[in-house]
Amino acid sequence: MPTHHQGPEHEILALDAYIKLMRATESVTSRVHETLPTDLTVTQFAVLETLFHLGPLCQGQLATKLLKSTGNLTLVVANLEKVGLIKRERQPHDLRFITISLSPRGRSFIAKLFPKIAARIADEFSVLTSSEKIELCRLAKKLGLRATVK
Amino acid sequence: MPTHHQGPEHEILALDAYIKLMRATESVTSRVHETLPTDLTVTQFAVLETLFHLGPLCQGQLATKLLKSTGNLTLVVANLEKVGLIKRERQPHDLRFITISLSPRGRSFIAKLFPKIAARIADEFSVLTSSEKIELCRLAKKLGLRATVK
DNA sequence: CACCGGTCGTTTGACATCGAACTATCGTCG
DNA sequence: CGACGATAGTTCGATGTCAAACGACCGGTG
Repeated sequence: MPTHHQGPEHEILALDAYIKLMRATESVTSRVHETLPTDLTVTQFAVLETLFHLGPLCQGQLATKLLKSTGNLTLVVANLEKVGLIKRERQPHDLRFITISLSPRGRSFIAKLFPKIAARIADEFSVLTSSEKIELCRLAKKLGLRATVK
Repeated sequence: MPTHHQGPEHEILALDAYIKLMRATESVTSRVHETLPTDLTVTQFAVLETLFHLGPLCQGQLATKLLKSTGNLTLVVANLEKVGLIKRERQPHDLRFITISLSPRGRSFIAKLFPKIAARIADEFSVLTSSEKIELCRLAKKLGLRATVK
């Protein structure tokens, strides 16, 4: 019964939750961003971090993982390549694909940086208890899945 | 005691929560964006909506409310003025300030649009029960406040 | 009245971001 | 083998975004 009949109070509740959700995300992200080296953007970090934890990927996969457009990734990856943190290699067996991987410098760079960022995030979330974090995971997951369906 | 000793499991929990939080926010926002007229951006909508619910404001206040830079607002507001949805007026008593207000067209535009967006958001959040929405508000608020403090 | 620090908005340069048009490549089907 | 549809990446144009430098204006102080 709760989710079928959509009274106005449900709508207000949803709006309120959405606003607070966005604020929380933006606040945390902006504070995490302060911890990044000044010349590294959030998306660039996300690319490095993804490659670090998942290994080499092609641009399309990277775009999907990060919920960005392929056109966007082209630019971000180009900028990272310019400063020598990653390298691009065409797949010999299918020239359409380009595999992105960390350069040695990129690997050691992100290996050093990641723990700092993780600690920062943990600090941000330290206002929540463990069970609150778990509950937040559960709720966010439900919302995220909802969107993935379609 | 729970928040002082930061074991690695706390860190993993926080990272997990952060990722899911961002995904949820991005997913919902991107789906809400689909509902907007194609020529209206999220920030432009946010500006109109804020003016609609709070009345005329100067750019600095608007920037603060929306957590954006003033330079950013200059552009967004200029674009909205170009299409005639808002108007800018210098304050006679202090020429540094510029008051932004909805034009008649802007007012009726947002008055028609807002209910649609609100319904869409409510629909996105309908995967959560009322008590889950309330809990999400509580948790997000704690995170947001944490960030506002400093 | 003239300077001066502080406040508001604009400009600038670099990057992000999207969608849509475009290029190159692949697989397949006739 | 050759045309065609699908797929990966790039390019383009418009907008957003920030930080930092800048210009205009205010209020006070000497």
